[in-house]
Amino acid sequence: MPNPVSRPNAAIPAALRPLAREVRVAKGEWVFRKGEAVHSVFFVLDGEVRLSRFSKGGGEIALHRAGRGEFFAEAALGAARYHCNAIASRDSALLAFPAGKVRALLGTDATFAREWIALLARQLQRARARLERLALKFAAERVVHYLQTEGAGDRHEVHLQGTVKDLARELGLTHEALYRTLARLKRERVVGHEGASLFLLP
Amino acid sequence: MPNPVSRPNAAIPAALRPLAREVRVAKGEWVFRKGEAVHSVFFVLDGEVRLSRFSKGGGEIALHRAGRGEFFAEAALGAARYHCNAIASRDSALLAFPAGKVRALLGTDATFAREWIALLARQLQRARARLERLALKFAAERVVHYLQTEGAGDRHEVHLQGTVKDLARELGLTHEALYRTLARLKRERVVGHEGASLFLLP
DNA sequence: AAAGCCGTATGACCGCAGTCATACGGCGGG
DNA sequence: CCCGCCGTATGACTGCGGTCATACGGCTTT
Repeated sequence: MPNPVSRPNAAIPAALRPLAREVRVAKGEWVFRKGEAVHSVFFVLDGEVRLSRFSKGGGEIALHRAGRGEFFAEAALGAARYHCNAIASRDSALLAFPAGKVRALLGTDATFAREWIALLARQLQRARARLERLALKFAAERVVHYLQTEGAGDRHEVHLQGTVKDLARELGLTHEALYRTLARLKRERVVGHEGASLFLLP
Repeated sequence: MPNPVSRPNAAIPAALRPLAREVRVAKGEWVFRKGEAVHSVFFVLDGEVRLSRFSKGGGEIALHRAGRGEFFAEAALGAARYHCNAIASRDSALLAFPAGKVRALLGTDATFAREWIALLARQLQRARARLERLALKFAAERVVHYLQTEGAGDRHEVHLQGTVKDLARELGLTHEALYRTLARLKRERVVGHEGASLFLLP
């Protein structure tokens, strides 16, 4: 089992924290199943959970991969039953928030409601930016778009949280393609890197 | 100027409707600019609005393309200033909702707050499914994923709202690639179509 | 009525990223 | 301690989708 580090839970609204129950799931284990009565909303402390449905042919249709620091099944708050399956892609540590209590809190705690709305809106914003990024054809364009939108400061600097392979999946590329693209962009003085930091060169 | 048809505004919470002011913008016109004080949240009745930033090199970094029936700048509710530019990609008809009034409504009208949260959560859900779709390599896989996730009923039927070219952009493909893929999938009896309807064959 | 635009549709060619192979270094477990 | 796994890194080849070209029909505009 992984050990959560570097506080990914900073993003969790304060009012929600006392409701959390930590859940550990092994790779391949189910978190919930489609059709099951909604009991919780989740947050990924560490690992990854795959949300999916199964087609008649038996193929798995991926709807989302929730990684570290992300909530998932937020829409379950407005539903009686889960609309998809949640399966751990790796050994994972999650926080489960009872849906009933969260719903109640949304009705009584105006500050929390505002925070929750802001959180959803921010996530939506980022998801849309990622959509535009994935629509770009060239790997180099995606890297630059990523730095332009996610990077901080004047140099659009990004501190890589995970591995380069993780970044490759975020960008919808194979790791080989990303390694090659980064090597070329460095050669051409488009991006620079220092340790785990990646940034645009002027 | 386009004429809104087929009620895309069914998705707008009832409490919000009285606040709407209709705005028409010509292609290329600005809806708001980055840094400007937030005044409104928007909804697209018809047309398309491009949200973007400009890089130092002058290139436009696309963050989102809001189409018919979509809200945009929802995150502006939690901000003092717009974080990006909004420019009409085509002649468009929008609804503008004063941010201050919407914020007030969120505090006073619990039903509306619940609806707004559900609306954001649903949009997030769809955006994530689209992300997984764009990460698929083959055009055929994207078409099938689209039908599996967006299609209704046992056949996973989708009534195409716009043109095939619109669908191509939704799927992150050129229209030529989509025409070819659809032709092949029809030949291979994977998908069928009747008029504007597209569905999976068993 | 003619002209022009747009969506639909298909063919030819090319280039980029995917795939497969290979190598190396660090880290953890047996 | 050594082995194996994983992340990093790069090369060679292939194939899919992008690009460009072309054609046709319906609709609007002049």
